[in-house]
Amino acid sequence: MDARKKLKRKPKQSRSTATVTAIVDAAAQLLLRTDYQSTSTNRIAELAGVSIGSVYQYFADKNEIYDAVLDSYSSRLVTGLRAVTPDPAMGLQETLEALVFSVYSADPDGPLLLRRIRQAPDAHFQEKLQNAKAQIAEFLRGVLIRRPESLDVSDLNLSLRILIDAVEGIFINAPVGQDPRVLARELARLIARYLLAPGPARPRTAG
Amino acid sequence: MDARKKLKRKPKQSRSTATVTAIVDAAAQLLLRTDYQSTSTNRIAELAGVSIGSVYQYFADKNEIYDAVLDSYSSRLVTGLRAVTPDPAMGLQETLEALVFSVYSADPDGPLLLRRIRQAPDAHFQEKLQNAKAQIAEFLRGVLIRRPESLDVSDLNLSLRILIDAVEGIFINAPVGQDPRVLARELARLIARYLLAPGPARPRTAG
Amino acid sequence: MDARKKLKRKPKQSRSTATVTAIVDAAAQLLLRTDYQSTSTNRIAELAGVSIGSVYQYFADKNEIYDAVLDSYSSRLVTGLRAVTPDPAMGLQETLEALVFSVYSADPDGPLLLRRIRQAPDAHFQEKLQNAKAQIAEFLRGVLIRRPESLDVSDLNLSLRILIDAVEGIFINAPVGQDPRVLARELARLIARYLLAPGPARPRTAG
Amino acid sequence: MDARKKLKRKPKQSRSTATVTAIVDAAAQLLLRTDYQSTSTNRIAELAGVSIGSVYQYFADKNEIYDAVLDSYSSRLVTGLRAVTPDPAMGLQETLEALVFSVYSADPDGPLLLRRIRQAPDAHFQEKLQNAKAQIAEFLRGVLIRRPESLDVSDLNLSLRILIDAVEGIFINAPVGQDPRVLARELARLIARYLLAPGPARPRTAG
DNA sequence: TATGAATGAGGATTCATTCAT
DNA sequence: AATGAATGAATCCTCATTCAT
Repeated sequence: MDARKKLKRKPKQSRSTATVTAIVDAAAQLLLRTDYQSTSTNRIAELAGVSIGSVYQYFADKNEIYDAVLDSYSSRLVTGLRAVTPDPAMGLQETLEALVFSVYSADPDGPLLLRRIRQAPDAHFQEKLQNAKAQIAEFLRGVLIRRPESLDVSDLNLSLRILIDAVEGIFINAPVGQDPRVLARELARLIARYLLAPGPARPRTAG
Repeated sequence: MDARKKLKRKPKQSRSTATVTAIVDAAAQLLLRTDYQSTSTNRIAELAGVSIGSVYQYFADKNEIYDAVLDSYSSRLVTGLRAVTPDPAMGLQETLEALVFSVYSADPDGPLLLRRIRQAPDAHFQEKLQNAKAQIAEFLRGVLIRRPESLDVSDLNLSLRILIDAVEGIFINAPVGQDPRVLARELARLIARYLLAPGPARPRTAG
Repeated sequence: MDARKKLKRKPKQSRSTATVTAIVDAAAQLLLRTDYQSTSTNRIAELAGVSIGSVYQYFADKNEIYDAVLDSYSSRLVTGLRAVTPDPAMGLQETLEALVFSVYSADPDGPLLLRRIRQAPDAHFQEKLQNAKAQIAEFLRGVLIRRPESLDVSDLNLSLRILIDAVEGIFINAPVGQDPRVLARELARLIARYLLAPGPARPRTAG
Repeated sequence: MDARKKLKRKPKQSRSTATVTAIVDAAAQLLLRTDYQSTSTNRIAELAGVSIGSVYQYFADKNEIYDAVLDSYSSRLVTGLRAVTPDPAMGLQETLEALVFSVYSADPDGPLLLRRIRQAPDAHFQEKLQNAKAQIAEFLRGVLIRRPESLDVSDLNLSLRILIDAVEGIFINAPVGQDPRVLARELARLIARYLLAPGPARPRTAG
């Protein structure tokens, strides 16, 4: 966003270095183990087995590290979603259940990671997060559009946002011991019922 | 429930009650204006027009200030909810809509405040937040139990938690300009559909 | 020492108030229980069951409280010493043993109290302490002068100071569980041997 | 024994060894010039010509700095003691005199330094000091065991402790102008007489 | 490119002391 | 005389960031 930031980040393309990966992983680890507040750049460097100087060779500032953590998680998540083979025989709720469950499978620590990342200073971060969620919304839209069921929504964009935010809230607050399957079922139900017209013509039961 | 609950030194003169209020308000103000990270105790004192020493006369540490902010908000919120006169003629969705809308009315900044409070270090805070939500869950349970509609849920506790978390997620992420009425309608729909058995005998239209 | 100090201390004579005693006792208590550093004027006031304002009604500043604590201890100590009836039949070592033991009896916590008082800022305090020790030195001189034994010292003042300092060092470092009687015996021996000419004409054994 | 022992981050470049030394020296200087209470970490950093951040790179907290100061002094002191060539022709008192004097030579400010270090909070410090004294006790035991004179003590450990504490007390309270030679002589006499059997066969004059 | 020593502004908190009531 | 709310300088310590090697 600032001209100087771009300057600093010389090896933009070489982001795939082992060093970079080590740093991002270390940041995620520390976030999970402690707190945003306790996760200092020096500690990240230490856990990554890299000097603090090297961290600043690849990241303009601390926020960029968390950007990368978020990017990393959200791409894993989207990949997970895309990997779900959409069985046409399945009902909407079953499909959604499979999708939600895939998010857990992609990274069981995801919800906690997300909660911790939200502790970061709002300023530049909120936007980043919204982008990530927009991606997921797009994916979900694609899934829904391909479904035979007719949706009972007046504004799909609004509904998608509502749903994504709702799911995020539920994920973030899910108790650690919670059975992912139960959660996936409830979430799928929440989503399916919100989207489908209730009433006689229920798509699920043919008669 | 009351902001004066767990104070280090209970204010015995009215002068000091004003001080406590000023501190809690200032903390909330700063949280809304900036960030958790930017909200230092010294800045809180400054905005409250009080010396930093006074802050620590009434609050054992920084966290306790935010506890009070949360307590203050959550009691305003619960009071708002309780003030909604439950018109028996209303359907469930309309009732829920009124309730959700009252939360906005209680404090339009509430959602943002909540988002910022969540930036606080997890350690002792997560529990506090869960308690506040448990209170709301109890209130909601009371409302539902009194309704004529039969609920289609296997585990009401689970459902309540799911719903509260969902609503929190939606609130926290609501864009600033968003029309509260639209939001309230969608939320009410989300909740009502999740809870009620979909099917021919829809409770809304007595057929 | 400062003109303003004297001014502040209006009720110089009323130092015998119950309030004053309570404050001094509380200070000593806290010193024993914790540290000089942890013993704040506010905590003293609290333990004394008195308002902080009252503390400053009787004491110009924190140091004066400790002065009073030291005065109180040292007068108890000297009183204890004076109370020892000097049995003329006793040898020097036995007499010294009784004296040293009386110091313990006067206040078993004395040594610890002294160690803690020594943590106070040097500036104005060192002098106070030297005065207290000079008093004890004078007392000891009186005892020695009345003894039949001839002392083998070149400079009695120097020797007295050496001894008092030595005893202080031993007291201050005495482990908590230490048997006072053993300590008294060793100290008496240390003092007696230091003062008396060693050699054939030992006063203790007549033949 | 070495000041670099328990450091937070071991200095790997010579630059940083200098930093550590500067910090420890500055701390000792300030302790001597003022007080424990006036010796803040920021002032130490300033006098050391180093940033406060650097102080905390090498020392986990304020206490560790004083640990290092004490270590540094006590190792200088023990080195000084060991350097005293034990002339077999000397009597016990002369030997002790030489030893005591060497302590002064090792660092004439030692006694004052010790007094100031004792102002530190008790908690973790008392132990440290006892360890240092135990070391000196061991050294003294070694010296005594090699002497021809037979000692008149029932419990050598107790006697050693008594003596070390006595000497500490005397050192700590020695007036600044005091002639070290006089002091050394008196101390040697105190120790020698306490340890040796008084009686006809005085070791000093062979007769 | 990598290192890690150094920086110093800023943060949370304490505490002796004052003064209006 | 007593109270206790209020003060604010000062303290210890952290951490993102820089830069000489």
